[in-house]
Amino acid sequence: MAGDCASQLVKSKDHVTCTHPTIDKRKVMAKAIRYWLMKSEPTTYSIEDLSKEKNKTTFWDGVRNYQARNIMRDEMKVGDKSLFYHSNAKPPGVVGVCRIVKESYPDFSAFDPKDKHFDPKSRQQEPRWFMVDVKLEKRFDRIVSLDEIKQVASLAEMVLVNNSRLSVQPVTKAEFETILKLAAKKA
DNA sequence: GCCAACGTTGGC
DNA sequence: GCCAACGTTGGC
Repeated sequence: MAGDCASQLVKSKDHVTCTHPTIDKRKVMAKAIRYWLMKSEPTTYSIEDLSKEKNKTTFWDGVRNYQARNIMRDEMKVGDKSLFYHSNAKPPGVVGVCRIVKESYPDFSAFDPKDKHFDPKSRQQEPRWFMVDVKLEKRFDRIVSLDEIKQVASLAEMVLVNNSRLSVQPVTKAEFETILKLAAKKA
């Protein structure tokens, strides 16, 4: 029946109305997407690397911080968008946007003794670390540098600016859109 | 390469 | 549960 309904969905900005005769008038509120920022050192894994992946998609492995893990494990949903940030780069900054395409599952790199991010405390039956899959959606024409971000008053509350160490962090919709606008500006 | 800020570990 | 020692992150 869901399929039936799907063919008759009426979409508006904030909700989806199903016009199926037996369950009409029922509004299914569309879950609002959320925004994030994920860091990667380009010498380890860059946006260039992501652009070359099959389907421009990869798994975000190697996160070994509980706060960052909790975000990936509990909060990131398919459809959410994330800024791709190059840390330890010259200059550090946001270089593009990706989308969450798979929700959390165990980070198997923790199970591999040969892996740099091996963690003997993470067991197959009781995984400690989780990851999501991301797909590259947009590569900026220019880098929106940390320096530039710090100069924008409306971005002063970004986690990036205030807790610079967290490698997976929330971003407000307004912050996200501001960064996109900066990226679209002529250099 | 330095180092400040933060997170983790483990003895007590 | 405290906290000193140590390890990591990441800008500079």
